[in-house]
Amino acid sequence: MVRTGLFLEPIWQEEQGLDGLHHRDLLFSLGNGTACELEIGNYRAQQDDALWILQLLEGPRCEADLDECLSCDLYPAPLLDTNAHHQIEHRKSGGRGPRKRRISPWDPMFFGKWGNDKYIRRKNNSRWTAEEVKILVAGVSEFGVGPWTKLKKKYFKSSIRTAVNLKDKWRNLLQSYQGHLQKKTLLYLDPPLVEQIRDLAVKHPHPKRKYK
DNA sequence: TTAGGGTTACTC
DNA sequence: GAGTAACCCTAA
Repeated sequence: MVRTGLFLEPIWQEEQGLDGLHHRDLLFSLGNGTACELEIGNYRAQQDDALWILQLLEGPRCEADLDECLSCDLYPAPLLDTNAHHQIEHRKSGGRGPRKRRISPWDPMFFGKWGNDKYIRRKNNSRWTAEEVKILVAGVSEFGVGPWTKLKKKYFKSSIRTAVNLKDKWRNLLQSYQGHLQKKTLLYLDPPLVEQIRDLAVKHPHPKRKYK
């Protein structure tokens, strides 16, 4: 993830819109002769992106080298490549490697040299370890299936795993281990742990379909 | 915030 | 191509 020559320089701009209301726009220069505009407000899905940029700009570095930001801990979540340990030799077959996601036009990357590429790497791409599964199982034992946010706060507080990740992983575990038919799984789990998953699957059956 | 369908990258 | 696993998307 190496990109050079991109600098973010914040320029706040107050403007009166056609609706008579004042809008606060944020422009930032990319240092390569181009400028991007980021309107604050009237966005939803891209809020994380906007917050990231704002945090960047209002942090200690008003003019920040993007490369440096991407490679340091200034804001680790959305852009760092956390896939490194995914490529270790112990990796088994199946599963996924680096994955891509649609790039948001709000994302500064959109204006970079990947501008023509609609995709960039996804956030985590990190495979679950047996140890993580063990912790997840412990969490489900305590909280049951559903309160993933509580589980996240208690057991995965400093982890990259989100509540949704936990939910998805549990669903995958059930798909792999529910019932007595042993499917081919790519992550080896100790038999007692597998038994525990099966017990919990019985104790906390997966909720019924929400729709359809 | 959560459930569940969908998508995608990967291995066999 | 099938199966797996991680992540995305969105209704509720």
